[in-house]
Amino acid sequence: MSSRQGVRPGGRSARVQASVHTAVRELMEDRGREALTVPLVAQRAGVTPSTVYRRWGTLQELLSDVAVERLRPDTEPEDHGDLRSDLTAWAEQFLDEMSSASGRAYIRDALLGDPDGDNAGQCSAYAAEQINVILARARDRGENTPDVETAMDRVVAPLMYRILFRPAGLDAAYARRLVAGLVGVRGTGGR
Amino acid sequence: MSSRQGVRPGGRSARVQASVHTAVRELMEDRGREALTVPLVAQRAGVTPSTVYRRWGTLQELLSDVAVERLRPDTEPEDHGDLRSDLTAWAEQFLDEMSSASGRAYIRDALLGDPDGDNAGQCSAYAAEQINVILARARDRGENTPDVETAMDRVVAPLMYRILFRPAGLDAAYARRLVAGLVGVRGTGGR
DNA sequence: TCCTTAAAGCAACGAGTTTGCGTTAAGCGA
DNA sequence: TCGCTTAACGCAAACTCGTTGCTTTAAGGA
Repeated sequence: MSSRQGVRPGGRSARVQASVHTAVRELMEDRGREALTVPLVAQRAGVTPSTVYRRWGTLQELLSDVAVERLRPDTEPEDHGDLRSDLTAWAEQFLDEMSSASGRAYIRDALLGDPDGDNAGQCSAYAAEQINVILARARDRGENTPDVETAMDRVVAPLMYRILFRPAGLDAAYARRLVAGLVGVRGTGGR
Repeated sequence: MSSRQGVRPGGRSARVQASVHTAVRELMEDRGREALTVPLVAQRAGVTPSTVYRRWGTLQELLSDVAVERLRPDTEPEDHGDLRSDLTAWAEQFLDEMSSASGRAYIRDALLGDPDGDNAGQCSAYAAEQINVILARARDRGENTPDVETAMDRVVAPLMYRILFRPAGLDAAYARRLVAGLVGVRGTGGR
């Protein structure tokens, strides 16, 4: 298990979890990602290092946890009246958030301290959920929609691939082109 | 600069670089990825830890270097007579190599110790090169081919995305479906 | 209220990392 | 070929980080 939920929801444990998480976020802003160490985080959180080590194991797993928390979308995708507009707006925002320096750092952290892939899967699930909302809304309108897997393959995957492997030269126009290539094409079955 | 070339190509430096790289590969097989430490690698390579620290900085940057080296394709894509067969064979092999436990570890290492993204970009360039060879061959045959960027978006990106974020349930049939969705469709402009 | 037991604190030990300084050997020009 | 310059390596000490056994605290339940 990578995601540290269910550790005695109320009380001291919860307080420690919260203060450690905020300590990580504050220190990342103050001193930058590279300067983070477990003892430093623990000190800021008012906790002993051993507590952090016992609950998270390594700094990377802790960062992975924090990253997933920050990558969770906090709002539903906006409704612009039709599938293409909705997807375009979502893709542009997704690209914007994820391709920023901090966004890329969070993605990498999420991928990193994650031996079993749970946290990475969670990130993907977040995107799939958002896409699903958009597609369901389009179906309700009577629009012809591709399935989620196809949308993931044709929009999310290319965006994420380029963010991770070729960050140079990404822009909103590329996101729009991906969406344009998807809508108006029937779902190919995904996988 | 992440890739440590050009450090005095011949002589002691080159010997150290080579022995450290092979030490990493040997130890990864012997004791596994997790057991690696800089002092351990240095000892096996017959070198002092400080040498490794000074040249690579951290274990992750060293691993990233080794990973990129291992991810470089060592052969040209096979020629099966037509674009679709070539792409299918390549995609299946790519998926096979990359989705293995060690393949995923290499990809993650390459992404990881790589602040400026040079190593990740190199990985992507390898794939693009291979695809390019296949497409050029198809054009020489007179086949109608998509452009490289489109192929990256439609085949490589989905494969890599799922390898990294949703490793469960990937198989050769999925790779074939991606290729099938690409060929027979004109290049949409890539980006 | 008392009991049980996770979870946190403390402290000491071991391992990994960093750094200054001396030494070696490429690379290069005379 | 020789000698000079300088990057790279080796050595060793100091320091920080990570680990672990034991003690103490406090949540949750009887």
